Amino acid sequence: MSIAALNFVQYLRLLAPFPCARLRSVSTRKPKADGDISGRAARKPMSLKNLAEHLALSPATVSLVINRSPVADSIPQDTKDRIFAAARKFKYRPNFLARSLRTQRSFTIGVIVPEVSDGYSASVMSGVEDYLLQEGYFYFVASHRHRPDLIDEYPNIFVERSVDGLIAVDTPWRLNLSVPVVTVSGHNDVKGVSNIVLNHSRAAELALRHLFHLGHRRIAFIKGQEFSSDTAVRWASIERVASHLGLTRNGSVINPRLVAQLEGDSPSPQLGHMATKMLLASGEPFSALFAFNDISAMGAIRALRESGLNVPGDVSVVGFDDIQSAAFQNPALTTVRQPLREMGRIAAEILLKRINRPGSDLHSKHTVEPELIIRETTAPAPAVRPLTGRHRS
Amino acid sequence: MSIAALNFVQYLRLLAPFPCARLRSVSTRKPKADGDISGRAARKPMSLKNLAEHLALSPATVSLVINRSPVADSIPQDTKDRIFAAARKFKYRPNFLARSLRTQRSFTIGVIVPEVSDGYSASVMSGVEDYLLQEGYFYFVASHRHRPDLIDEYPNIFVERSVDGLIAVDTPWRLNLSVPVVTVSGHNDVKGVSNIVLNHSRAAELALRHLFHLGHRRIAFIKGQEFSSDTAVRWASIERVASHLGLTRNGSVINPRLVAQLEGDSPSPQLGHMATKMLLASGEPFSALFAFNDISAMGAIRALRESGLNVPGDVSVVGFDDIQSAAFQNPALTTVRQPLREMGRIAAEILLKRINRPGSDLHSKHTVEPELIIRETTAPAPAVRPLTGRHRS
DNA sequence: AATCTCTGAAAAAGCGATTTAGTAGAAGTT
DNA sequence: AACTTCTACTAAATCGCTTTTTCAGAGATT
Repeated sequence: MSIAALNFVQYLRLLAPFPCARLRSVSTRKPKADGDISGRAARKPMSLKNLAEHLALSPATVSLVINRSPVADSIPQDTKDRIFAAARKFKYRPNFLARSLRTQRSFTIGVIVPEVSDGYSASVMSGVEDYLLQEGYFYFVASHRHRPDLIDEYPNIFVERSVDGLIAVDTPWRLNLSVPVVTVSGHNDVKGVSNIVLNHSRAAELALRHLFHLGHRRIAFIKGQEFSSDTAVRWASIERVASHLGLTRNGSVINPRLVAQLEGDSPSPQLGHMATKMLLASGEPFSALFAFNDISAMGAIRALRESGLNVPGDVSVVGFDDIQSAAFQNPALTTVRQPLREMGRIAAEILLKRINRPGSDLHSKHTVEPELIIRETTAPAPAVRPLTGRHRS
Repeated sequence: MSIAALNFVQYLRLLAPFPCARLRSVSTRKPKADGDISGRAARKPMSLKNLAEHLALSPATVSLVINRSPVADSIPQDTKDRIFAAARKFKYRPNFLARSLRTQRSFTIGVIVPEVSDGYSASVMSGVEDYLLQEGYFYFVASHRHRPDLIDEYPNIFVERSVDGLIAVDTPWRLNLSVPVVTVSGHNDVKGVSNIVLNHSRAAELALRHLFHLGHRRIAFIKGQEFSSDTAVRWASIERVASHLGLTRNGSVINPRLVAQLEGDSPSPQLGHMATKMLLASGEPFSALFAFNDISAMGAIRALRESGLNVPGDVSVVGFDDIQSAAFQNPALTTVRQPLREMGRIAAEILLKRINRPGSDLHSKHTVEPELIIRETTAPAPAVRPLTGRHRS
C-alpha cells in the first residue's frame, strides 16, 4: 500500500503562509493589516516543477519530502529544510486538481438535501460542515426539491465530479454507488449505506406520554408529507406508543378523523395551517395536537386561534425538531428536539471513517436520542371538552 | 482563441444516459424501476482512451467530436454518429478532474457565508444554487462564523481548489483574488468586486414612513452587530430618513437612549431580547421599535410582552428580511422584505457573466428593492403615552 | 507530372502533480 | 579487490483529458 497524500490541512500546517494550527481552532488572530491584499492580481502560482528547478532538485524529490513519504527518510535534514523553506518562501500550494487526478482522492464530498434554505437541512449541514472542514474536506451541495429525477441525477454527477463520498439528508436512497454513502433520516435499506436516525419510538413516547400525563385523551395528529423520509417511521412509532397508552377510539388505535397529512412541498407553516383547518372541519373534538414539525405546528396554532381556540388553554400543541424560532414563538413551542447538528456531525464522521478505512462501520444504523422541550404550548387538558371551533358555536 | 470545452449540462444533453433537456426543467419523469440501481459497485468507468480504442480511433478524434470542436468539421457524420453511439452505450463521462486540469475551468464556484444554518445565508444560497446548477456549475460552501482568519483563509483555499469564481454573502471583503468575486450585502469597495445590495434608503423610508403615518414619533431602534456588513449602511439610511421626517430629539436626530445594538454571534432571538430589555431599562418611552432583522424582532416582542406591554397595542414592531416564519409569528410580523433568493440568483448570474466574459459587468453595484410587508405587529400609536414597563408602574 | 487543396484523422505536447523502480557513488564488509 | 549496503536522489510512467500541429492520401489544378 502506498502512502496516502496529505490533505490540505496537513499542508497548511506544514507550509502555512498564514500560521494556523487547525482551521477550526479557537484562534481569532487579527488579520494582518495589508497582508493578503497583495495588490496586483496574483500571477501564475508556483508549480512543483518550478520549485524543484529553483532548488536544483527533481520534482520527485520535492514531492516526496513535502508529502513526508517514508521514501524520503534517507534524504538529509538539511535538504528537507531547504525544500520547506523554499516552499514557504514561494507560497507553494500543490495544484488541487492535479493531485486529485493522480491520487484519486479529492477530499471533497457531496451533500444532497431537499432544499438548502430549509431549516432542517441547514442545521444538519451545519454539523456536517463543522466536521468536514475541520478534517480538510470541502463539500458540494445540491437541492433536489423532491424531484425524483434529480434525486438520482445529482448523486451521479457528484460521483462524476470525483467526490470521495456522499451524504444524503432526508432523501430517499435507491442508488448503489461506487463511493461510501451516509444518509441522515433516510430510512432505506440499501446495503453499504450507513444511516443516522432519530430514535423515533422514544420521540413518540416522550411527546405522547407528556400529553397523556396532562390528561389529554383526544389527540389529533399532523402526519408528514409522503415524500418525507421520516413520515412512515414516525407514524409507526406513534401508533405503537398510542396503542400502548391505550389511546384507542372506535376500535382503531388512533381516531382516523383526527389525522391530517401535510400536502405540498412548501417550507411555510401554511401547510400545517391547512391541515389543521381540515382537522377542525371534521367536527371531531380534540384537546391536543401533535404536529409533524415545528413549522407545521406554527401554522396549526394560527389555525386554532383563528377558530377561536386558545393555545394551550383549549388545545395543547407539540411540535417536532426544535428549530431556532420554536423558543420564540408566542406562546413558546413545546417540541421534541432532534439533535440535527449532531446528526450531521456524526454523518460526516462516519463517512470519513468509511472513506479512510474502507469496510469499516458497515453496520448501517446509528441512532440518536430525542429530547422533549416543554415550553408554553402544552397545558393540562381542559376539564370540559372544548368546542372544536366557531362552526360549532 | 481556442474553443471552450463543454460544461457538463451540455454533455448531458449530448450523451445523456438519462434523458434530460436541462437539469432544472419541469420534467418529473418517474425514475426507472431499477435503472440506476446497477447491482455490483460500478467498476472503473470508461475512459476516453478505452473508448477510442474500442472505436479504433485516436483519443484526439473522439475528444474533438464529443466537444463539437470546429476542427472536427471535416469528420464525416457517419464517424461522428459511431462515436456518439459508443459514448452513450458505455455511458462515457469525461473525468472531471482531468478536464478541469487541462482546461483550467472547473465549473465550480465557492460560496462563503457567515453560517449555513442561518436563514439569511440559506435563502441567498438557495437563489445562488438555482442559477448555478441550471448552468452546469456546482459550488462549495464554507461558513466563516465571523472569524477573521477564516474570512481570509477560505477564499484562498477556494482559489487553490480551482474555483472559477466566488460569492461572498454578508461578509466583509478585503482580498484581491485572481478570480471574479461577487458579494451579496458586502458593503466594500474592493476594485473588481461586484456588489449586490438592497436599496437601504428605500427600506428605511418604507419602515419609518409607515410608522410615522401611524402616528409614532418616539421610535426605538435595534442596530445590527458590528460585524454584520449591513449594519453601517442601514443605520446611515435610517438616520437620514429620520432626520427628513423630523424625528429629532434633544438636538440629535434620533434619541440615543432609544438605540440598542445586537451583541454576540448567535442566530437566536435571544440577542434581540437582550437589546430590548436594555431599551426598556433606559426608562425612555417609545411606541414603536424598528429591529435589525426578524429574528431580533421576535426576541424584542417577547421582551416587550414580558414587561407587560402589548404588541401592537402599546408598541408597534417592524422587523427586517421577511424570513419564512415572520408571517406565522403571533401576531404576524410586519417587516421589510429583502428579496434574498433573488439577490442570490443575481449574484450567480453576474458571476458567471464575469467568468465567461472577463471584463464585463465591472461596474460594481447592483441594487434590489425592498418591500414593506404590513402584518399585525404595527398599529396606530396609542393616544396616551404608554408606560415603559413594570419598573415604572 | 508536379503542385496544391482537402479530407480524415493521429501524434504529441501539455495540465501539475504522485510514485515506482532504479542508479550512481560512497561506505562498509569479507 | 570484490561484494554488498546505504545514501541521496532522479527518470519516467501515470492520472484522463484537450488542442495544436502534423500528416498521409485522394482529388483537383496547373
